[in-house]
Amino acid sequence: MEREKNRRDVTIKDVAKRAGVAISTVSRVLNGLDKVSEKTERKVREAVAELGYVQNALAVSMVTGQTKTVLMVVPDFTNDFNGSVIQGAEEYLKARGYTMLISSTRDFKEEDFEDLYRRFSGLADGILVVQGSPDRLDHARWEKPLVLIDAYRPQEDHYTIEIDNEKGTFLLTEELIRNGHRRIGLIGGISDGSASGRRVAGYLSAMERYGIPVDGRLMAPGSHFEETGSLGMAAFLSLPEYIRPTAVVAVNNLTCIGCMKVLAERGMRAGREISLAGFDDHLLARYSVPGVTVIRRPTMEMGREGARTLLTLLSGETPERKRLIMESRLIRRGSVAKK
Amino acid sequence: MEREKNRRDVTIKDVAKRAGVAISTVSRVLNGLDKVSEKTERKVREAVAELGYVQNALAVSMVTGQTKTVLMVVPDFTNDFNGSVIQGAEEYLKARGYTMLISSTRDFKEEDFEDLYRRFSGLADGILVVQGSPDRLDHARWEKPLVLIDAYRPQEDHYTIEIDNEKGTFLLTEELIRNGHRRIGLIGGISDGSASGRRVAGYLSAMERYGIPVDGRLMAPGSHFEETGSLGMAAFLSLPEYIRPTAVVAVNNLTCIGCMKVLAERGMRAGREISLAGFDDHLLARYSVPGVTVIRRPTMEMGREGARTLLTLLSGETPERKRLIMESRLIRRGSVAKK
DNA sequence: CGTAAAAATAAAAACGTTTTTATTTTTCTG
DNA sequence: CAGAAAAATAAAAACGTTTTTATTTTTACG
Repeated sequence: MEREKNRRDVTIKDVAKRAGVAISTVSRVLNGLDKVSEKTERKVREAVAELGYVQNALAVSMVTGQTKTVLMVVPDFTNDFNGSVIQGAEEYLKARGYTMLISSTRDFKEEDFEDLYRRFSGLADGILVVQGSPDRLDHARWEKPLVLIDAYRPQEDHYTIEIDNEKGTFLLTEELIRNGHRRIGLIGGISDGSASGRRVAGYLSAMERYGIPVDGRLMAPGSHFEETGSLGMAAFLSLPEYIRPTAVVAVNNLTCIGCMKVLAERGMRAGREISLAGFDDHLLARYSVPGVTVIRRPTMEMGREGARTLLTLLSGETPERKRLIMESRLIRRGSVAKK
Repeated sequence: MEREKNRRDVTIKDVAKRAGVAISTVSRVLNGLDKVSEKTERKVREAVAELGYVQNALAVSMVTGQTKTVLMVVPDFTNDFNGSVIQGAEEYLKARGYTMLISSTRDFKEEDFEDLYRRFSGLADGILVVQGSPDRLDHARWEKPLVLIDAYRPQEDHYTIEIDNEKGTFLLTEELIRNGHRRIGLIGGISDGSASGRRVAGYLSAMERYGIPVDGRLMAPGSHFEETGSLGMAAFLSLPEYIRPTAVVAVNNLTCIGCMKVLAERGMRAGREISLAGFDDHLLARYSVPGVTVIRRPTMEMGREGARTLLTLLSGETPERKRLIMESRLIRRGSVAKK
């Protein structure tokens, strides 16, 4: 180990001295600005190489006013939907010289936003938020470009990357109906103005479309957590047989997992004792036996499109549309049985 | 929307003017340095509140020389092990006023490190790397504190957060043996000096301990990817019955998932046609029917301890030990059947 | 009440860049 | 070859802080 202790980083000043030119000349070479002779450029590049000079990004940001950094906020990192969105965004950003800051904020209430503002406003040029139900973003102080992924904003007060959530649960419910089910339970979802509310709406409209009366006992609303799924499924299973749903729609990946957990614990299987259809093509839906019928969203692409929209905004242009609705599709698997 | 366009952020200068004091006084108040009268302090705090002043982190970093930011590098974000580690680290860092930059780098070769150095050296105070087999870190130029999570470094040239990988596969293999299996396959793993190599070693030493000859045909080495698992399992299943393993150890979560995928495709089940034991307590291991016997690592805690070690280093102290070996344990489930 | 010491505040330098403006050098034209 | 225009380079200001040093104000004491 021969590195010197406390060695100061080599600065543009050192490069300038080594090359025998002014600081500004080095800067112009580095930034590819014209008006510098070939000879000077060569001298500078040599000095840079010899000294192993690397720009101090902080100083650059100070003077240019942009950090070339994007903040990504997700509810948590253990949910594979978020992981996949992050992956898509990060690849896109990295390829364009952007850096990604990250923070997890489960609920994203207004005070959380204030906190984020405090901690990150100076560090990032824009923010990418993954949240189905961001709470009153309206009053937030964040003044930089913001893109919401997975949020539902019919008022179009923000740029959003979405899918048609209502259509999603509609298709799932319809799939169950077409397989002969009529007592169809809904697990999870909150009937507010959020993305979650749209999913509930999709269930209701499918039931209505096919003329099946909705039974309040077959709706187990709740947040998009695993526990909502397991509690909901357990409750359904303990209903008397003539009420008990023969099929269930889970409103997102976690609630679907919660359902499967309860089934597993009781030695039951989706598609045998009860049919199940859910949202997001997670590991368990894909590889359990039988697989689970789900709506697959283009998760990585959602991250990528979010990043793309944000960079468009950062470049000063205006994206084509406020709401980008991406395609998702129904994947049929054995968890839905004929009734 | 009444926010002014192009409004300059409010700076410490504005606060000073408003409070009728010098910039340095404002700074001292904000940083809790003494030598400022109560009256002055109140004036300053009022001005800060009225103006909604927020420190420019960039400028602070410029002068203090620390960014209060940590860079986390993971192979990818879709692997739930990484997600969980990130979660653990992020919570710990956030609580201590640190910010997290993130980047994914699948292989982490030396040139990747050079690239990371270019992009991040000025932005982060330290780096947290999640990588079982980081390639020749020795020559890297990164001069700031570095902590490796999930890496095996017997030479103790870096701070690491590990588990006893050898013991892990030893226990899995032993569990299979105790259930009467003797033809036990190993899927994935590379016999080099990495964490992966330790897992292979654990399998071998269990076989030796119980006096079971190792059959090369029952080893399907490879990287820790899903495909390694599915190819390996497919190969095993096509062996003639008298050679075919009755049980399989998968070397990590992805290879285990790959195995399960193949079984699912063929209508087979772990614990019925073939026994399976794997690493990491992922979704599929936990909730598929039957569940999969695995070694559960304390993933969040590994992230947290990595962050803790890094902050210790950043504070100028020396962590107790170079290698922190964390406890993991065997979770028995139905995927292992008696032979 | 004068003065020294202590306390409080202010001024200025520094961090490492980019960018604007100023100066020097080179090239071209008559 | 003089002089102007063009090209190349240099100097200096600016970004928003912290921190060191200098100055002013207050306090305490003989």
